[in-house]
Amino acid sequence: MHCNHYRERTMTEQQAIDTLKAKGICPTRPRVAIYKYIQEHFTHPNVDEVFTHLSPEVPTLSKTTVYNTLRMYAEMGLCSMLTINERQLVFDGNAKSHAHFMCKVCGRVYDVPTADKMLEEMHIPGHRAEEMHLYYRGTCQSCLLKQERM
Amino acid sequence: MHCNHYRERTMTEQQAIDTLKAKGICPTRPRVAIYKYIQEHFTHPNVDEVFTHLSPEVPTLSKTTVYNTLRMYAEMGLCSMLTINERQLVFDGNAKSHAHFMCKVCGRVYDVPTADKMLEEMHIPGHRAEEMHLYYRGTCQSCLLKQERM
DNA sequence: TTAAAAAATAGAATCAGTACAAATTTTTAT
DNA sequence: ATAAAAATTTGTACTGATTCTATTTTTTAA
Repeated sequence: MHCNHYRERTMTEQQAIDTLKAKGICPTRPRVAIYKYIQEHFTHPNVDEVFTHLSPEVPTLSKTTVYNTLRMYAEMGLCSMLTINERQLVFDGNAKSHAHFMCKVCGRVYDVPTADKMLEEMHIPGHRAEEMHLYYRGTCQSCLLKQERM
Repeated sequence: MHCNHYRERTMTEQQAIDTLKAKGICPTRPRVAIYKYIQEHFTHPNVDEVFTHLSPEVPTLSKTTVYNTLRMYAEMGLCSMLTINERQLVFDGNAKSHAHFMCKVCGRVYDVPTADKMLEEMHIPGHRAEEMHLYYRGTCQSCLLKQERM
């Protein structure tokens, strides 16, 4: 029951292409690179981070494309788009609803495992709920330890 | 078990002043008006709405003051600040953690009663959680009905 | 191969939110 | 009550994330 520590997972180019195709998305170079990136990095990157990391590899990449592509992925269920940070959107390659923790000190966003039960309690009489987001904000372990040392 | 329908609650000027004083906040004219407004209107207003509604009554009011004051209230536990709308912050006079539903069609934000049990599950080993936010997004009852009619 | 459609790009525009310094109001101490 | 100090408010300018628009490139289909 502990939170993610920026583990990484590798994904081959072919796997990325196959997933996009299966969703009916034309696997262009920027799209494959962006999908691969968010699947391999669990740091909950914002658009700028994705853009900066991929620029060397896809030199013609534009930030607009990163915005458009990530938004499309979120709408199609290939990733999730979080509004946990009040200043900017961040993305998570894991599209399954799960809780997040944002540290107000360092700004990092962590995954928090959630009882599945909670996710199923999504029925709200009258309305039709399509997404659920559970966010915590506070001070992360790493920042708590730093504070203690001072 | 239904959601809020923009019910209103009245609060006297004196009640607002007393609450602010109890928190050690100097009850100036803008502050009292802003506090009273968010306690009386359960529409989850953004800064612009608060500003626009209070301008006639407090003609010298500035938007900066609304921003600063609402942020201070949120930090001091006198209201909550929600990032449920990806475009702007909205505020809720009810500072107690409870779930919210945002309609993607009309943009309205509704309160959703939550099992208290869920709110107590706030312990995340290692980290120190200070806030919890549970958001749903989808289509609200009113917009569903409109769609059916078409 | 070529025309049409789809995707990507660059740069401008937008707009919520913040920083800051000046002006005003409130509080404090005499 | 009054002057000085502190706190608050204000307006303007600024920042920076996101979106818009027009153009270029790539892909698709005939």
